Amino acid sequence: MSIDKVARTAGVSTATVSRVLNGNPAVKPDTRDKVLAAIKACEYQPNLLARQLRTSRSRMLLVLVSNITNPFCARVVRGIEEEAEKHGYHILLCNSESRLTRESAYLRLLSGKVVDGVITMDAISCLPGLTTLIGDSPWVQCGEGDPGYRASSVTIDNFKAAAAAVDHLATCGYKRIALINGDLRYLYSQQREAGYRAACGKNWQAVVYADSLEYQAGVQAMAELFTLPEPPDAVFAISDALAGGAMHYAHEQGLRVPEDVAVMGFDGVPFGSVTFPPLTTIEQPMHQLGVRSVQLLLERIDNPEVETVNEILDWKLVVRGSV
Amino acid sequence: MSIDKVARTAGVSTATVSRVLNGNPAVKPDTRDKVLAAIKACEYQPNLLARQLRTSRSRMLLVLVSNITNPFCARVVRGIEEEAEKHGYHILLCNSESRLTRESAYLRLLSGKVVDGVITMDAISCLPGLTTLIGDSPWVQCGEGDPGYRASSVTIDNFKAAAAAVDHLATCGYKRIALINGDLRYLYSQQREAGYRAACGKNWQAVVYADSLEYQAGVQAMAELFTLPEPPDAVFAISDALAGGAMHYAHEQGLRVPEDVAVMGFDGVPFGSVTFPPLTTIEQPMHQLGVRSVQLLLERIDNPEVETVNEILDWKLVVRGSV
DNA sequence: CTGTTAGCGCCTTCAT
DNA sequence: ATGAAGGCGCTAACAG
Repeated sequence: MSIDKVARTAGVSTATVSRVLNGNPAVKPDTRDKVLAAIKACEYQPNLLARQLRTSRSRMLLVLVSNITNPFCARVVRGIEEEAEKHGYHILLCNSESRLTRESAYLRLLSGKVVDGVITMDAISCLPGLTTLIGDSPWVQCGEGDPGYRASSVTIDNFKAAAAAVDHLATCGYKRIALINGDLRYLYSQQREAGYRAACGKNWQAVVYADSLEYQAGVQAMAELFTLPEPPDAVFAISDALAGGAMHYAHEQGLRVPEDVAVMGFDGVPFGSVTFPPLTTIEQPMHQLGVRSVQLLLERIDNPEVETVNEILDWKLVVRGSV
Repeated sequence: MSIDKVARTAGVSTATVSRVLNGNPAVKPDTRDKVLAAIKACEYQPNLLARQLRTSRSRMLLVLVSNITNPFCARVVRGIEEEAEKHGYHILLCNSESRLTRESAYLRLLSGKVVDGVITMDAISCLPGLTTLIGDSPWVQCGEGDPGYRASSVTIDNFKAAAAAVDHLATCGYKRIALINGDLRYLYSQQREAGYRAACGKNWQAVVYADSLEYQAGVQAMAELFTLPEPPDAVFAISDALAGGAMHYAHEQGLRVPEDVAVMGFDGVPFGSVTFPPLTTIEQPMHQLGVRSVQLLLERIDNPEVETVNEILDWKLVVRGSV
């Protein structure tokens, strides 16, 4: 089942078989047919490992995510996978759960030549140990861009998007706008908070930090907000799931959304359109985020000399019923 | 940066370096230290590809999922990844979107020796093209077990679980119990429907098929059910998300759950506990499903002669508020 | 157009 | 305890 058995049964050299395998046009049609027949006869399956070793190209991309369950991530990954497939690449998906041991284990595949490059969607940049592990392998950060690193990035302008969300709330007449934020180690969390604060200016502010980006955490965060002596009349949550949780709490308390309290989300995941009421949110171009990440990474792989770029994609304010 | 540079700077042979790398005890401590120092000095990173080729073991497992967004899958995958990590294995996750081209592309990595085995969570068994691609590589089906194939499987008893769900509904006094099913190409869909029909016996029956296992599809399916001349007073949905969608529709129509219509789910994903009301459901041992799949697969990889096993795990009826 | 040859980087007998 | 040598399966010059 190795290439030279095929060569022998076809009566040619291994080089010729290899040429046929790789679609090299410089092969006489007759011999090509002979080889093809031999391949079929031997039920030959190329050993990709050997090919990868020889060409020092695995055509595999590592994708590091903290939590695949997050629908935002899932959609970005879909974009990544689709674009990678177009270029004949495969995806090695690592669901790190933000565990260092796991991340570093996967990152070792980079130096080990098992993958040609890496796309990170986690806050890698604040883990010095990991960045040294990446060394100067092709790397792009997706959805989280720290220009301080030797990596390209594809993101939206989180500051402006957050500010726009607050502006929209203010335009609708809300005065006491609170923020439900997530883990501040993420640059995007910092940026969105900065955008929130800038847009609020000297007006009323309240920020609360959720344990995760998920629904349940949103319920708790909202509860916390409503222990304040003067609770908010509008809430801007940093993820749609968080916003969903916030509405859940509001309903539990008998508050109407948006009459008693407005709720605004972030991300634009499908879930937002099935909540009661449907969620007004900032939509990120999830698919495109993934697609561009792959394109940038592939450019880098093909030519390590190309400069790193920090690409900013457009977001969109989607008005539904919750504001 | 290859092994023989290390060997030269340490003044030993490549064999010795290899021994140190692999923790072979038959190395004098002194020489071992020398080698270790050389490794550090050279910033040596072993080429995993070469090692894999030489040992014909990649320590990578392919996991084929139709849709990672599905929280049931995500949780199983988490179990898979955790167990794999324990044994020094990595996961190559393929989100196939049930697209044949993508599945076959990934499966080619199996014959190409890039992965040592595969865990499928998709209805692979009804795609003859794919099963031949798998050939007789180590394979276990997870959550979906077709004993007709040369693969082990880890599942629950879908027939009994579905029947128990219906029995519970009947015990609570509901008479007109409908089923929201999914894609019948999946064996579990067939089995759950069979369980439903068996438990209903000669009583009222109505089955409707949703386009996917997701929320939105549940809304539609429920709507369809309520076009019936005599709509159901209870609904058993084949996934929790579907059940959530069903409740959504009920609320829209001003129906109370469970007073006007009871709703029961399947899977036991976290989402079910945040719905209004919280979902009564059949809980699958998601984590364990993943863990056992890996264990079975690894046994198979270590010893291809072991017999295939069809393992059945326990499920649990979780009563919350929707029934 | 096709064959010969030389590795890719590593592990692993077989000697010593 | 260590070294020498062969080869995993493939591709890529270089000849012819």
